[in-house]
Amino acid sequence: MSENSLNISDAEWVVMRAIWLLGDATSSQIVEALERDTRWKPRTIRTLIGRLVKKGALEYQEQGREFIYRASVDEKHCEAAVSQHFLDRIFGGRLAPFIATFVESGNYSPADIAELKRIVEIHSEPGGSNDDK
Amino acid sequence: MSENSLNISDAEWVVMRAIWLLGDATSSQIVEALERDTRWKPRTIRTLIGRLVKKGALEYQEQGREFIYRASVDEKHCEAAVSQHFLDRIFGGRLAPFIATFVESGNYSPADIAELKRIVEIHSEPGGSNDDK
DNA sequence: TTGCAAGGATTACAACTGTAATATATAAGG
DNA sequence: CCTTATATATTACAGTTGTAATCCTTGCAA
Repeated sequence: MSENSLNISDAEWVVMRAIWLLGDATSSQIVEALERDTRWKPRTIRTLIGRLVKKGALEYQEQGREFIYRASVDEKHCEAAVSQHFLDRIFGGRLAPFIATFVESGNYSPADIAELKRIVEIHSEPGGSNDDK
Repeated sequence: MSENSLNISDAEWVVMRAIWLLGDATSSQIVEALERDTRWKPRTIRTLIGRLVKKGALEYQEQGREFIYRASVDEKHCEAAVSQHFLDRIFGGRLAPFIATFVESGNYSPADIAELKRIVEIHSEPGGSNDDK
């Protein structure tokens, strides 16, 4: 129902994550933050910002001669959406095969197992789960 | 180590999954299989097959005037590679945040939970884990 | 007041993608 | 043998993406 048809590319995701971290920020602040993490030229970063605005992932308000940018989409929501899209693409939409693939390939940490365990426990408590939605 | 720099697009993944299912197959067989699942024209499917060959994801041998195609990359291996790439992109490479996101968004089924439980149990047996890498 | 630095807008450009159509070769059928 | 159906190869074409450079505007410094 919620229209999550934002198509954010790899490079754009890097920018979004910076902005989700920064909250409101000018392009200069975004550039500054990203020059630490990437090797992109400022121009490149500004291009990506512009594309994200056009896509509706960012909004801005003019502040003097600069713009203050802000994410107009929720981080968790976007993560969930792209995760679901990924699972659909690769694993027919199911979570378990994805996890199994990881486990089989040994690509996981004890923290991951702990997280899994936590999830399973939440949903194993008789009558105590919050999944009554 | 293993060079998994294959960049398989969304549409190409659909073709790969068909071929992984079919094993060795002519393009006609692949087309036939995919016309059930998609709305692509046969031409489109053959184009995708050609691109996958060029990318090295498929190999073939001539059989009369047809080609017999076969995946030249392992399904599980590819799944693991794209999964890792996905986690890198969106969750800084870590599995646990991905899982947490899923749980928070409620985007999973009871079958997933059952499968996760099984996985956790396998890896929670005291002294029985194989994560001593 | 005037030129410059800095920000935003426009343009660049090749590779990849989705989605095919057209061209070419050839085996099989009549 | 010639036509036809079919398979592969080549070409198409616009939208996306990565990665910027150039152009335009304007507030600020000199």
